[in-house]
Amino acid sequence: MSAPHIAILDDEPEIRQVLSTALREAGFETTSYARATEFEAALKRMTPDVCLVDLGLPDRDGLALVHRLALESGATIIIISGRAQVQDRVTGLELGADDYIIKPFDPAEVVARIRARLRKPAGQPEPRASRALFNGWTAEFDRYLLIDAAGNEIPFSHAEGEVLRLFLDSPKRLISRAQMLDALGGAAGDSFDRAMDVRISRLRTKLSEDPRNPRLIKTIYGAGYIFLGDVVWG
Amino acid sequence: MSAPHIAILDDEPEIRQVLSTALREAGFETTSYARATEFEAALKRMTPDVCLVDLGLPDRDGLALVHRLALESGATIIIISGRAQVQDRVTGLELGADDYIIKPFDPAEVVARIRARLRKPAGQPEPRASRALFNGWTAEFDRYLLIDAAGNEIPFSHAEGEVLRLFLDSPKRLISRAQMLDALGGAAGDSFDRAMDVRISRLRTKLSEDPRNPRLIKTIYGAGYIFLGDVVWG
DNA sequence: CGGACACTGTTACAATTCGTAAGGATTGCG
DNA sequence: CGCAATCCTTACGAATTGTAACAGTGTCCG
Repeated sequence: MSAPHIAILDDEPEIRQVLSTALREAGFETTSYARATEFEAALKRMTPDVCLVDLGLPDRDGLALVHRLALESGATIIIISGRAQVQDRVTGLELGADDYIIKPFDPAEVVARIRARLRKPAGQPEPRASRALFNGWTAEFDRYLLIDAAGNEIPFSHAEGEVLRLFLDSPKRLISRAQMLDALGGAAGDSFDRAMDVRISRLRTKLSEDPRNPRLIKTIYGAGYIFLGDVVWG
Repeated sequence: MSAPHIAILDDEPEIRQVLSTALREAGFETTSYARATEFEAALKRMTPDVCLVDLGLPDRDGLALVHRLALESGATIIIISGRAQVQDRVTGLELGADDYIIKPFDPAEVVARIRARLRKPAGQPEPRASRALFNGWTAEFDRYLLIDAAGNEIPFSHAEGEVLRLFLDSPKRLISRAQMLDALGGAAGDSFDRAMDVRISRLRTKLSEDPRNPRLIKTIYGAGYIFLGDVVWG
């Protein structure tokens, strides 16, 4: 098995022609079909790596075909369609298509998208452990816990964790208020500014900061905050 | 089912806002960055499952960043760009991007494309193992039994098993409430929300969790649940 | 057929979290 | 010093979540 095999399913001869030529030039093997029935018969004999399917087929509902393909075969499925509405694209993708290309298309892009698809198999997310050490403290983001030098466990909430994470990501660097606001998904408005203050306040309390003389989270008047502390991730 | 982590890199606050909101509603975790430098600092400690990258960044060449990302991280990379020329798209994809979305975009399509990307590789549902070990416990799904470190057998019901399985399938990942309702076939918003709580509550009791300080099933207020514990299937 | 029993959803109320408002404290500047 | 802008903190209420108690359903066995 050398060259990946691309199956083309489209009722317009011209399109089959264009795609087939471009793909062969790019080094793929191709076979094309004008009708779903033909295509399905062929599937019994071979399994293509990628199926390019036109939704506007005369002899069958394209979406249903895509759905069945997605369930039954392991092939990559790319829809090519004249229907350009967002809703069409979303349903196509949700029914199992891996990509959705709109007509009129450029063969070069089709090639590029197929290459991108074949390059990397879909990745399964790995569980990531994350903990940081700084100045006698340990922050365990998995467990939402702060652990002090004596080993006491102090829980922190999700909102507090977002702030803490931001600080630990860029220690000893000025973090502007604006930066903070969008890291926390909040719109820069009036009242959300105060919410930030409160989050920081609560975090300071948990870090047993002296309000008069904060050692870790320092306020830069009119500019933002800076997190002092030597952070080691591990 | 887990809560994949999506990193957003875009210099326009509005776009970060829109994407972040849409993705969180879809059950993903998100973090956003306005500058490449911020983003790169964050990458030192975490690996997102998907990176949404705007090419028009002020502080760095977006394409170079994409290329480096593609080489160094296993993450899925999706370019979001105002440059709509075919040539731009082809270059982006060839430099290692997995998808290329043109501005203006519809958030629903972005969600659909990310979902399509993260979908499991092979078509068939994996033959599930029927037993899992975690933190001194054994869960036997065939026999609907939990076995503790001392060997005591504690039966669990089908509904409890569904929840437990969900947790054991993605340990140390945030599982949003929406995902859970989805997996358990319940409509959100209604009183089924409470039913889920009850299932989890009962499961916690069987795992002899301290309500004040749960070690295994942790609640993230406003976000979902996370199962801590080192899971081995076998 | 009837009753004990387990399972599960529902309801009601307690506990937690988090944004908002309000007032006090701090900083910068003249 | 006085004043305005900025920031901190406390308190409160709305929303979210936990859990106990109850009710409906189905199953098993005599």
